[in-house]
Formats: sequence, structure tokens, C-alpha cells
Amino acid sequence: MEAGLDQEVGKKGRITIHDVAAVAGVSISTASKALNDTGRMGEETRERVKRIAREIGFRPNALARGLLSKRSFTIGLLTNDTYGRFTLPVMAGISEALVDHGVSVFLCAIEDDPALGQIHVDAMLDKQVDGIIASGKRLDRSLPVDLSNLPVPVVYAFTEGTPDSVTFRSDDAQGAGLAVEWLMKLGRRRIAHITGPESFFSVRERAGAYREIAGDTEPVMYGVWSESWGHEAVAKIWGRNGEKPDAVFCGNDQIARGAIDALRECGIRVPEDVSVVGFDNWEIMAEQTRPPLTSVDMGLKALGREAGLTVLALAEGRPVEAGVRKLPCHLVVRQSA
Amino acid sequence: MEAGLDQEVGKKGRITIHDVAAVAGVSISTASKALNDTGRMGEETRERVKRIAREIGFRPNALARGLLSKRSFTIGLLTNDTYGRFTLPVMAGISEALVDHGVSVFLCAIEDDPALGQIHVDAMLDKQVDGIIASGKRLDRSLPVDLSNLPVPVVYAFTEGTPDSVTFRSDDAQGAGLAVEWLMKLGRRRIAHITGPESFFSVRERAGAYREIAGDTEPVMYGVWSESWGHEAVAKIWGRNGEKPDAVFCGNDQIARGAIDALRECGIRVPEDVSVVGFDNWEIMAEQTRPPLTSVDMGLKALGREAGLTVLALAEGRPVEAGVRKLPCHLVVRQSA
DNA sequence: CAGTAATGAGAAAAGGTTTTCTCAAGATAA
DNA sequence: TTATCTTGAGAAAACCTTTTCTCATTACTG
Repeated sequence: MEAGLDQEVGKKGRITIHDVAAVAGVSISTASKALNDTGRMGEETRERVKRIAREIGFRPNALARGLLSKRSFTIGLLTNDTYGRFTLPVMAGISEALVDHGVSVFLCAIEDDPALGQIHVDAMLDKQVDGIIASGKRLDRSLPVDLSNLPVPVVYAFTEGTPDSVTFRSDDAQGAGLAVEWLMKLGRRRIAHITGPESFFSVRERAGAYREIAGDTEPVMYGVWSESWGHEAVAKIWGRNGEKPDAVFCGNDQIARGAIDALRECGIRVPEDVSVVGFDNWEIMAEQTRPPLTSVDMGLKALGREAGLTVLALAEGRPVEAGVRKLPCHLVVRQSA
Repeated sequence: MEAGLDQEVGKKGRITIHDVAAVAGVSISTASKALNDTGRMGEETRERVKRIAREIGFRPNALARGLLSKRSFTIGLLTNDTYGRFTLPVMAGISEALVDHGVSVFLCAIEDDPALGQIHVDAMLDKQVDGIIASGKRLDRSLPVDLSNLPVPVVYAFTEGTPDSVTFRSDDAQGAGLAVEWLMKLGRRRIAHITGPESFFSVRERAGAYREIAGDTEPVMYGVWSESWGHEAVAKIWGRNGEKPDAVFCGNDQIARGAIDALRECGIRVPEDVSVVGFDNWEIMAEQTRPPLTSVDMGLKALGREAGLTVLALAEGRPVEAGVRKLPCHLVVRQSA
């Protein structure tokens, strides 16, 4: 009954459960039940079917399975973050959380093109994704595509979501608090804050926390997210008369990088004379800075993990409370502070 | 016959071709043929079915379609490039090329974990991907997972492939040539080359082209892929006695960055006194360097595009010649040279 | 020993689409 | 008017799996 085997199996196309059933000499339904540990049958039969399936390398066709179960074990990740600086860690977290559940992820980079976004959303829906995670590069902007009233659950991660949805974001105020408290614990008292454009929600949150803890010793320096702004801001501060800061808390790692360069050019030592803390913990940047940069990590991987588990829960019909969830940042101490 | 409409349609679940057929008052087969522009029927019927499908928002279920056609319109992108510095542009190219064909991309980051790689490959095969593109961060290393004898076509992009497969890679020698020739066109004669570990194939290729064009004016400085190495190497060269270089060709943008910093610290002006060219054109780095970095772009997006079109061709059974295809680099001129 | 319960396994339907085959009606040719 | 051709449209099978239902056999219970 088990004769033939390899020669007979998979003659045309992939190996199906029909092949398993044929080789095992049972019906298709029995084979299915054996493999899924459902139904009633002799333990011996079940084991034999399983063994044969293993031997001939049977793997169930997810398309057929999905057609029936209405679960494709597939989700879509939509992002407008071209460089993937924020999205990649989020993606890593999602993937890590979902791979155990057999879920794969479609990554769709849509730039800021609404038409492209719509195309990708349609393609994902056609492919019956179990859910969609929307991600981005900014907490206070939403993707250029309408995700309300979709037939699948949508979760937002590091991008602005609709009020009645589940949204995950970093707790930037808490993260800024971590940085400033660390500087104060180091004995620093005059802490400057050089950051990005005030139009960014994150910037206002971080600056708010900074002011609350550090007091109004220094005016917040708003600018742009670039090294050159960090450089320029330091030049401005140290060009002024009066007492100089003994620490700089920067709005991101690029600004911090520029600031450190400027300080070195002024002959100021980091961290001996001035401590510097960055934000984002963009490792490839933070580790290469001289000295390596102490920075606030937004925990994007954990954020992705949570988003992944949440969209899965929604897809399985488990109830999830709507609202914004702030996930904590943590401080990665290197040598600049 | 077209009455009811919205109320009747999609009462449970998504809208299927059954709904279209019912509303249009035709059979399912007629509806299908109308929508696919196949079969024989009155032009009027065809148009009516199409209109109704549009009106009630019918979109065919890709799972069901794929089950029959054995095409899932899905491919998998496998990579061990954690930061996505190389993979993301490749991915962008793939996606751009394939979105027009309705193909979506599973992104699977497998680190360097063979077990994880196997899991992802199995998951992709279960989902009946039409093909797989393997990508990485290094031309002379292959992914830690066996992709031979898979039931779907595999194309390699920016990673080492099997001899009988299709492999796309950048033409590093040509790219290095571009850089050195540009420097010589600027009148530079003593060109130094600071680069990564000699164990990298790319390093040897680039160094080879450099030596061929620039001659043996300066010994190649092999090191690591870091800013600090760029910094250190410049310090070494300018610490030596004898004539100094008037240009530096760096193995990547991070090294170039370190080199420029070191030159500035020595009081040497870039590009007035010394021209510097980087490699990779890692925009987020190259644009922020002071001065902005002239760099060799490996054309990874084009590489991804080619890989995408190739895997699609193979999936459709069109013949593709095996072998390694070198794609040209181009020079992005900014201000450092 | 007759009747019921438990067990093992198969038949068939379902899921949504495409494709091939069949059939009826109307049109043309003889 | 009868035989053949064309046209329009539907029935059914196929893709692969899961699940529910049914049935036959064996093992008990009274």
C-alpha cells in the first residue's frame, strides 16, 4: 500500500493531501483529520498518516486553507517611511511576534502618494490580508490613504490613527524625562535642548517634559532635524555671553552628532565638560559618533510587537479596547553622557 | 432584476462574483467571462456585468483565483540585512517594478539564523509565492538557508547565488573607476584609497580598479567599515613624511565621513585642498556630511527592479539566461569632490 | 441474545473563481 | 421546409483543504 511512493507522488505539481491519502491508503478526510489532530480515528492510523506526510514532504496549501477558513495568515504593513529608519524596527517587531503564529507580512512603501497607497491597499484586500498595520515616520501625520471602513482590522503604529482605532506610539515625554533626569543625576544643572521643528508633536512633547524637569534655565532651540542645525545651535549658544550649559539634550541623534562635532571644534570635551544625550537611538549613527552617543530608544521593536499581536487579536475576533497606547522609551547609555 | 442591490448584496462577508451574477441576473460563469473579457456573449451583457461589478464594489478573491491559476501574485524577499540599508532600496525597486503586475512582496528578515530562515522559506512556500528574491548586505556571502531545489524560481540580488541561478550585483569595479576618473578629471594626481576589510570581495574589486587607474601612488589602506577607521587612516597618512595626497577615494560613506572630519581637524579644506569621494551614496549620510559627499551609487533600486522583473519572467515560464549580471554604478556629485 | 453505545473511517459540501463543455435558440443555406 | 452554423449563456468540474454528516462495525449493557 505504501509502495510506489516517490515515483507516484507529486508527478504533476506540488504534493497535496491527496498524495498523502493515497500513499497512506486512507481517504482524504481521514488524512486531513489525522494531520490536524481532529476527528476520531485509531492512534496507529493517525501516526502513520503523519509519518507519511512528513516523509513525502507534504505542506498544506495556504491558499486553499485560507479560502475555507477566511484567514490568510497574512497581514499588510503600510508605510511612508522611505528610509525605513522607523519602519524597519517596527517591522522587525511585528515579524518577530507573528512568525510564531505563521503569519507573513506584506511590506508596502507608499511614499506620500495617495494613488499608490490605494493600489497597495486594494492589492492587500484582494489577497485577503487578515489585517493592516499602518506605520510612518511621524506621530502627528496620517498616511495619505483612507483606512476607515475597511473589511479588515487596522492598527496604527508610529503614525496618527483614527480616534476609534487602536494606536501605538512612543511616550516621548517619558523618554525626554529619562534623558533629562539622567543628566541631572550626573550633576548637570544647565541643560540646553536643541531639537527639531516646533510643528512636530514629538518635539513639543519632548520639550514640554524637558522644561518641566530642567526648568527654564535655557530657551529651547527649535530648528530642523539635521546635523548642521545641531552644529549651528551649539555655535549660537556658545557664542552668546553669560554662563554656558553643562549638558545638551538633543531632539534626535543627527542633531546630537552635529552638536558634538561643534563642541569638539570649540575645544569642549564630551562628556567631561559637557554631556550630550540624543534621541532615537539610531544605532548605526549613535555607535559611530565620537564618543558613542547616549540616546533615548523609543522601543520601536516592542511597539511593532504589540501592534502585531493586536492586529492578530482583532483578526481572530478577540476584543481589543480602542485608544492610544503609549509605550515607554528607555535610555541607552554609551559614552557621551 | 437589479432591484434590491445594496440591501441584498454582501449580507454576509465580502462581495463575491455570486453577488455580481445575482444582481446582473446572469450565471456565475457569464459574470466571470464578462469581467475577464473572455468567452462569448452580447456586448450589452458584458458591459452591464462590468458596470454592476464596479457599482457594488466587487473585487475578486485572490486566494480563490490563485488556487486555480497556481499563481499567487506574491513573491518573497529574503534578507539578512538588519538595518535594511541595502535591502530597502532593492525592495523599493522590486515593489516599483511589480506593483503594476499586481504582485505583492513578503519581506522576511532572517538575520543570520538558519532556523529562522527555514521557517520563513517554508511559510512563503506554503503561501504559494510565485518566486523568491534573496538579498543581503554583501556580495560574497550567501544567506544561511538552502534555496536550491525549491519548487519556485529564485533570483539573487546583492548576495551570492548558486552558479546555475540568476544573480544581480553591482559592478563595483566600474563604480570605483567612475570615482577615480572623476578625481583625475578634477586634476587630482595623488589619490589615496581608504577602504574596508580586504576579505570583502567588493573591497578587492574596488581596490583593483583604483590601482589600475590611479597607479600605485599610494598604498591601499584596508581597515573596517567605520567612521573611526576613516579618521584614523587620514591621521596616519598625513602623519607620515613626504608628499601628501590631494584626493581620497573611500570604500564607503562612513569611512569618507570619518576622513572628512579628520581632514578638517588637520586644517585641510575639502574640496579645495583635498577632494573626497565616498561609496554607497547612503543619502541620509552623504547629504548631511559637511561638505555634502560626492559618492558612488550602486543603483540598488535598478537592481531590485531587474530582479523583480526577472523573477516574474521565471514565474511565468519565460526563459531567462542564468548567470551573474553586473549592473552599472553611477556617480552622484555633491560638494566634496 | 437483543438492543444500545462507542469507535473508526469515508462521502460530500463548502469556500470563490476560472474554464471547458453543453445546449437552446435564432440565423443562414440548400 | 429542413439541415447546418452561429451566437449567447448556463452547468459542472477543477483547484486544495476542512468540516459535518453518515454509516458500518465492534463492544458493551440489560
